[in-house]
Amino acid sequence: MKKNEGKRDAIVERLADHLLTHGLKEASLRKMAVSAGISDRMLLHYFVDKDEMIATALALVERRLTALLDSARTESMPFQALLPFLAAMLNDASVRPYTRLALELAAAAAGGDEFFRTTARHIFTNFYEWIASVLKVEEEDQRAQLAALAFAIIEGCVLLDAVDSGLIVSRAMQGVALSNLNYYPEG
Amino acid sequence: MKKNEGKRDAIVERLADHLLTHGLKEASLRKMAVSAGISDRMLLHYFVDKDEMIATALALVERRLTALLDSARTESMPFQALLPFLAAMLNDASVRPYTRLALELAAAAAGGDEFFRTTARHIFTNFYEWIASVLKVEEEDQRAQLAALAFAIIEGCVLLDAVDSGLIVSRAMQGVALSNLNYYPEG
DNA sequence: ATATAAATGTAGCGACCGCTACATGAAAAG
DNA sequence: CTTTTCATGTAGCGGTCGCTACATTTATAT
Repeated sequence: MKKNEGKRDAIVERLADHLLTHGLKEASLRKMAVSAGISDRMLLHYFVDKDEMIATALALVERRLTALLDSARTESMPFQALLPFLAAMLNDASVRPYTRLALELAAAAAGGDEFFRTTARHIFTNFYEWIASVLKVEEEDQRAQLAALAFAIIEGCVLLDAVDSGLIVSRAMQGVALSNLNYYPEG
Repeated sequence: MKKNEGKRDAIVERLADHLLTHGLKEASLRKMAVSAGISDRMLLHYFVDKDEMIATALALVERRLTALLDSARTESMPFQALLPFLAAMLNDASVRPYTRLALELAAAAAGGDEFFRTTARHIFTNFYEWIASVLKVEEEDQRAQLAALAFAIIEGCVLLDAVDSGLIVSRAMQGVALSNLNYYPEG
């Protein structure tokens, strides 16, 4: 009975791949079925409906991102070093699919979709907490604020990147250098 | 001949309204036609196809935003005062539809849509230049960088707002206050 | 007044969408 | 071996989509 179990997991992996490479806009049952190597009919055998299917695949995407961030953990860095580091990270080919998908989720959230809003918030919160854990601060009670600032700047750069405004991004990085935020003159 | 002229303009106004209140996702010919008070058949009488229709409506949205920013121009402000001002501005009910639509455009751009990318870039560039014109700097050669930084932070806050992460937004604003960026102790 | 051109209505095509009814083959349970 | 449950295929329904063919009314030009 139920040779399902393992098979369903394999399908979910493929669905997550599809979402990361093609985005939500291309996530019809028929297209997802092709990526999963089965028929759309079978997709609805493994999932009660499309909503549950997407939710399951997005949950895996979240887990993958968490793992990716864990593997990217480095020595802590002061604010001014962390920002260029993050900017480079978001341009990495292995990370971009996640930022692209998160952007799509956020846009859907702005349009009122509650499920996507919750999912996007999970992803953003994960990333924020990762930043907070990697940020080197002079005074511990500044950690939350400086991490939030770094996060906002980087997410702003994601938006600018999406519309090909690289010039503004590099100017913003120069702007960061003008600040005194966690600047360690001695290293 | 051609009693069109004025009528088409009125239709474009209604289409822009529709885009701003319902977003691109709800912009089917039939729905737009209802908002315009005509039939979908007539929409394709006034526009060659849906793409041109959306392009025309978005061009008006751009012009409206420019006018909105012009009317919101104030005395110049230093960096630390400008950021809370911008954050409040983006929460204004008259501005939010534009940020919401720009977010949707940016997400489509990240997915590869070249037309939406161009449109979103126009909108973002307009806003960036407005910020640069309102920012009060100590040294003129810092204007571009600080305006870019302010813009990135604010756009990041737009994303966070979309997913209901108001806590992180307020922390980011506190982070700004920790910096020395254009801080005028004497006023 | 008549001919021409523009404005508008009605109806529907073909594509994709999420989803389901029905049948058949395979496997597990008794 | 039989019965029951699961796995999978085929086909299609009802919906929305962008778009168009065809006809009709209305306005303009001559």
